[in-house]
Amino acid sequence: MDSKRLDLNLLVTLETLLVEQNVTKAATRLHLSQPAVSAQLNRLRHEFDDPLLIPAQRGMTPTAKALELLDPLRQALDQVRGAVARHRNFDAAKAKLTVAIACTDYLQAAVVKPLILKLRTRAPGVRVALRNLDMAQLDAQMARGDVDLALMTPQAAPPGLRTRHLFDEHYVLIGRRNHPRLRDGITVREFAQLEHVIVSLGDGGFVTPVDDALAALGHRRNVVLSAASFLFVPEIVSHSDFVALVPERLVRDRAAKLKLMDCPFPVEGFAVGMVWHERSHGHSGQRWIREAIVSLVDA
DNA sequence: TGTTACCACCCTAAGTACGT
DNA sequence: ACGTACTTAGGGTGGTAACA
Repeated sequence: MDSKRLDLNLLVTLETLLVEQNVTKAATRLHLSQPAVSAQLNRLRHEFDDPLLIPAQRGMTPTAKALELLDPLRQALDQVRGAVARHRNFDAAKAKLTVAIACTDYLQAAVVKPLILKLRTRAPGVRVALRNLDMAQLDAQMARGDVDLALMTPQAAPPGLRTRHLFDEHYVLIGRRNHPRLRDGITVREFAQLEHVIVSLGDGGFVTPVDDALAALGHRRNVVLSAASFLFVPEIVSHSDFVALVPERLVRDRAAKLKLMDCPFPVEGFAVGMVWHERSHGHSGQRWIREAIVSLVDA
């Protein structure tokens, strides 16, 4: 390979091809036609003296040499992107930027909602694309650039991603405003006798760590609804005699419509943080967004 | 089970735009 | 004028679904 002749743009194409493993999709991502990317792939094959990607049943399969290239190539390109982005000042008032954020609906309400309101006044050209948090796909989504930032428990982040702690969350017990059995000083027994709503995002199960804590105290609660959405819980609770343990920031601004109480026994909370990929670490706009989120949760 | 139609994907060929 | 890299057009291959 002659580095004096090598078109470095080809390396961006190679990185995209190796991530997508599909010439058509890579072409779409690169804003080129499929034949143009096919031609670039041929030049890359010539430069590296290797097929790099072999046609498969669906898309292309990378050769061993191509797989060997992916990590160092990605690191090198991320360094270049970071170096360029660091020297480009981010003017929030004028910048055009779309940031893709993945999180649960609880964090959409607790973090993204105030972020959006802040952006409208401070950075009107910045748009947010919300994505569902898919832990199995997160690493690949971030590598592809489909997700820029995830809001989640930092301990659950895939290895290799950057994390920053935002806040520690705790649970509160909620019921409708005039719930006849909710009063300060509720006992564990009374708690267990209520009809509970829980959130189970994955399997729709009816057991959470709270049930283990209750069992240790010799009690068992009656879970009548396993919800797939946090936001649905205050809604159903305010129209029934059901109760629920929910993250405090989910209902902080609904105190007028709900009865909020401390849980009658200790329930472990959880940490919330930001997770992002090395590729967006040095990007001045992405950094501005991350700092904006930090200042929001600290406020 | 074999045939057919359709779709996804990649390739080559030919024409075009642009810089030197 | 020439070289490079793009686009559109069109063809080949292989998988899948519908149907007799």
